[in-house]
Amino acid sequence: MNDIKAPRRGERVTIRTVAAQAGVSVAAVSKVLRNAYGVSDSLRLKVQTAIDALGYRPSVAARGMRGQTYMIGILLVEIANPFIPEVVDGINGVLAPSNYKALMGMGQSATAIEVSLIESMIDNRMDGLILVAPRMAGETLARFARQIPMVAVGHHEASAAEFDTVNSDDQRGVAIALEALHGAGHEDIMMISLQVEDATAANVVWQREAGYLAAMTALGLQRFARIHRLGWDATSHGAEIEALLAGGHLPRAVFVWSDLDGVILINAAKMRGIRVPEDLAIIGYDNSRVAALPLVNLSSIDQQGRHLGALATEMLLSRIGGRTQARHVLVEPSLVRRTSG
Amino acid sequence: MNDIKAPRRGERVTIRTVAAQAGVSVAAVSKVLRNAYGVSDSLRLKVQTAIDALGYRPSVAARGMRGQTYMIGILLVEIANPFIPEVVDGINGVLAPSNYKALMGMGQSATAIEVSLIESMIDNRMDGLILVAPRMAGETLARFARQIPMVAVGHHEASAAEFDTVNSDDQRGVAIALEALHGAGHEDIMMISLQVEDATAANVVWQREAGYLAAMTALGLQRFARIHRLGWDATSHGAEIEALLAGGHLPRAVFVWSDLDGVILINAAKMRGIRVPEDLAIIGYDNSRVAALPLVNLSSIDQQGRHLGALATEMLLSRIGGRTQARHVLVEPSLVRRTSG
DNA sequence: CAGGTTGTGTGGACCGTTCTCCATATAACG
DNA sequence: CGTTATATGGAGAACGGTCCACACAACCTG
Repeated sequence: MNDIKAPRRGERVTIRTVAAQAGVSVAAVSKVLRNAYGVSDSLRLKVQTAIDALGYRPSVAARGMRGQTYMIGILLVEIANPFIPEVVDGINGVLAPSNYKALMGMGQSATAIEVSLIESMIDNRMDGLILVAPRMAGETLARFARQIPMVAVGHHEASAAEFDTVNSDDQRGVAIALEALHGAGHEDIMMISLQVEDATAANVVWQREAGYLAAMTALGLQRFARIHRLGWDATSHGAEIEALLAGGHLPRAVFVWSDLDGVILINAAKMRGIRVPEDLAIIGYDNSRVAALPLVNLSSIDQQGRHLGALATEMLLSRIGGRTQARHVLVEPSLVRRTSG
Repeated sequence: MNDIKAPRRGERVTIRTVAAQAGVSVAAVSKVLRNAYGVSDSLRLKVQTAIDALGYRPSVAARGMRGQTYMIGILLVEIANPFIPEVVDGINGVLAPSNYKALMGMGQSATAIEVSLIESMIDNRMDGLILVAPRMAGETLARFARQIPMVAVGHHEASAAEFDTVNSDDQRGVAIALEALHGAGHEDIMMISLQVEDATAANVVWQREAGYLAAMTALGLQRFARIHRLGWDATSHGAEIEALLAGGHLPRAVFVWSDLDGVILINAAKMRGIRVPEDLAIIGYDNSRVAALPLVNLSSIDQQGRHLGALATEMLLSRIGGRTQARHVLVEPSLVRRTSG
């Protein structure tokens, strides 16, 4: 017989308490908890009854020492971008009916914090990680991926062997936007982009710039191609965009890397009495809630954040389930047409 | 001598590996890790050197079985409200220089999910919890608070003995808004509010409604007091607000419970050619980013989310440190005046 | 110089699970 | 009816830390 004793008063209810109450061994309870093989219906019933009666909950910490924790970590690089909440929604949608729970970390747009959060998640013995728009070097990601199953969303690195990636086809999205503007008769189409520290092909902004150049070329407009990059600090974007308008530096059509700045641009333009889209056609990216406001009414590329999140989660679960071959998927974006372009 | 053996190849580096490398006992390493009493400088140096050389990281899971995890959990009820990210910022600001790391859970506005996330955090043996605008019954909160140190932000329950609360003084905030409108000559001031399931005094929306009624009375305007509650589903707010405008149901001044709906109102009004504030004065709540857009320019009550988050974190740390007496603080809000009212 | 004090480091139990054998009972089979 | 599969449940060793009690040395103190 196992060392089962009645719980002293006020003691925490553990797997041993449950075993004693149900009159079975600790191992048997563990098997029921994990849906493991070799459990009869009668035993399962006895154990389940005891669990319910005692309100028992297994300790994740203890689980983590030997088996799975049924926890997955989500790393968010920031929270301001409207695309993020959608992805989280998609993740939670898939996770809800499963045994898994998700906890999130917020990277504050600082690589050091991101790294430390990932380490924390590994230290917590989480079963897997979903990184949303991580800024880290691919090499760093690969190192972590060797320690824990990992899927990256919004990080273009289709050659990564250690982890999976899920992305909207950013280049295609830009092409759709430019085709729409070209279809409306525009040829001189400028791009407003963003200065990023990690200007590598993995970066979403880089991909959009590349898509812009490729699409302009494909449309025979390469002579008009022009990219203006806003500074790293978002608080100054308003002033920068004002300066662009004041200096008359903008053509009649602009593609903006994100609604975050698209909204600022359309605002500033309308405040100056510039008619949109007659005097200035604008298309943004992310189809954010603000873009849909009647006063704003900004056309925008939708990248289906919810779908990306759901996909990433399914891939992570299959990876936790044993898959080791990397998978890289690209989702087709679409244009949500409003009045701005 | 302890049972120290050289690590077999490919093995995980544990506290035992470190102890062997440093030539000290496992307990000694543990002491250094926890900054515990009774460690000489020379020992600390030896251990730290070994830790750095091996790249050792303590397992949170193992720690959780006996001592602290140095993890705190943040429960967010939703992510759409602009007030939330600010609070998180405030929390992270205080936590950054400490040993503690935070992981967040997202409640998706569903009480059942909130409860399950809190349970998960407890199962993970986190050291403490910060709940942001929890919708749960005070009784439920109290039950959890008996298991883990807890601070609630945006939950008015100054009588709670088991946990601390940190709030903006919502009643005062509304009073400030109404005083401003009254000062501009308005007497017939309506409030646009929100239907909530948990319409108790703990709820922020309830507090704002109470503040509205109290302030109207204090200004001698109780005969004008009128509250319109928007439906639970946010997607229909646009249509509801349209209907209010179309039906001519609005007076010349409106206080809106949150910028989320304030922005919709000001948008709809401007689209109809209603001049703001000449024909319709509006003041919102939360001082969100969208409110500051030039086209929107919505006056709004600022509740200092960052400060609330920082305060809550300090209180949680002191509670983890041993305090058991509950504390309840109220922070003074302020009006950010723009052109809308 | 005997008897406290204080400061440091150690051994080993313990935390709450999972996991790997094992033992037993029952069924299937020739 | 003896032998072999198969299904079920149990024992006990991990897992990687923390904590408690204690040993030992060096330092006071009267």
